[in-house]
Amino acid sequence: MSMEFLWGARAQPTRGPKPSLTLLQITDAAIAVADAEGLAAVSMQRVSAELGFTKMSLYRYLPGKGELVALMAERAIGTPPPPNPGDWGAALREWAHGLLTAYLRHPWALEATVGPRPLGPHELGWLECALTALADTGLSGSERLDAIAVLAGHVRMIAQQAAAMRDPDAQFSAGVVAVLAEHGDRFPLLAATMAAVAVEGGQDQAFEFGLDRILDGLQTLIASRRKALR
Amino acid sequence: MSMEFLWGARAQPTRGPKPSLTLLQITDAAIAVADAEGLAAVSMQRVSAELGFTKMSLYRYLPGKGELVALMAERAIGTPPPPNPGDWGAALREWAHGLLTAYLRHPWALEATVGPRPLGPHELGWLECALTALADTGLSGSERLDAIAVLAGHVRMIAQQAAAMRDPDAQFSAGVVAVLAEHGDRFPLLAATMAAVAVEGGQDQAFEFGLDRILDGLQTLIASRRKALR
DNA sequence: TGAAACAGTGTCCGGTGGACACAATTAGGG
DNA sequence: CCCTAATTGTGTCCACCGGACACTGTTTCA
Repeated sequence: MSMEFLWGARAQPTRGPKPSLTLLQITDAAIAVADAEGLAAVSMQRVSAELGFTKMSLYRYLPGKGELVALMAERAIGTPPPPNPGDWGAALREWAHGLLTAYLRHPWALEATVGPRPLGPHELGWLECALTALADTGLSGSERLDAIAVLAGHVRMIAQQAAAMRDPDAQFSAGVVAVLAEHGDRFPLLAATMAAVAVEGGQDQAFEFGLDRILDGLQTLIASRRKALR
Repeated sequence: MSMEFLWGARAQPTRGPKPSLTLLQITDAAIAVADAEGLAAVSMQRVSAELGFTKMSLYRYLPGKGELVALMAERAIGTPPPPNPGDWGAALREWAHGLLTAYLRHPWALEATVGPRPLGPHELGWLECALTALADTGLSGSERLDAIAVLAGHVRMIAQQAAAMRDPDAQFSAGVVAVLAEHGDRFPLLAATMAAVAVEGGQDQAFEFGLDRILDGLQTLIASRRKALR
């Protein structure tokens, strides 16, 4: 998975037959497969068949599958929302919402962006966008990066949870409830909490809840920093 | 990946040859491989070879690879720290530290616990432990679960970051710096921030930073709830 | 009009998870 | 006491995966 591939301008050659495909076509076909059947269904075979070619032809456009997945992720994550000058809290809110929307639209993007990997332009664009929001907060450089990391981590966690809910089998709550029916005595608080949640209803506020807590915590820090400066 | 497998008491049969292996032996062998070479190196072939058997023999003990990974994850995550009555903040701090320690000790446990999956006893034990800490906070059931989710998400994000740093190739900062040297003009704030961080030094506070922010945010909410009750 | 560069195909390889039939082993019941 | 039934471990087979490589055809520049 070379870094140059995501960033380098691939100068098209002049000699030889015209390529029948485009990186964009290939990436879109792969994304279509992933949207419909998940990232596991994306194989060189499958993607090339979707385009009417053999799998080895794809290697004329891509060094390997890793680069394909990286391109898919870049395209899925898209471009960040326009900067919202002034209110850093509202800007980060919008940022987190946008990121979550992208992850919800392409749930496989979560799997495609785990672990050490070369970062693409879009991904750095999101980073830059969040840094713009934090520009006038008085935080240090590493604090800003850490704050963004916390937010991004929350967004990813929520997106994972949402994907788990969408999955027909292995329903989280159903599975836990079934287990608690048998071994509830080993987890009394959990059993009580699940029962309480079932009565309360409206438990889809997880994203906003965490977002509020994190932004509140940041607000506390930023306020104290500003007071110290004065 | 059946739920019963992680929870059910597998009654041993009486007739037939004595089994040469144990689920525990198999799991430990797989964990040893994963610790040394990552989760990708864990295959039925590899694990069985490590034990001196053929791969198909493992299927006498496990329905499939999914169950093996689930057992590995359960064993890697271990048991939660003892409850710390009184101070919910300190208890959650300890909880998060313990979880992070487990993830740092077995980095592959991150990959092994993504996506919808049956939750094992240990995993529910950690949940129960965190709920114990939140028992007297006046939060609602879903709020407690959401708070735990935010914390767990932060721990996982930090562990992922640490694993990415450990990885010799695809060094995050090095790769970003290299890209910024070329395209820094497209990401001015990011370039400036990276430069500032390099001067500041000591950027390993990401975990504590996020933990502080989240706990601060929770503190704000809990205080307001208590004031409202009074 | 070559010759060089490039596109797409076919074949092969080692690896994966897993189904299935089989021989070997063991314990319980007649 | 022995035989039958249950269970273990093995060997073979399959489909699929990512990828290396040689090859044929096509296109364009010198």
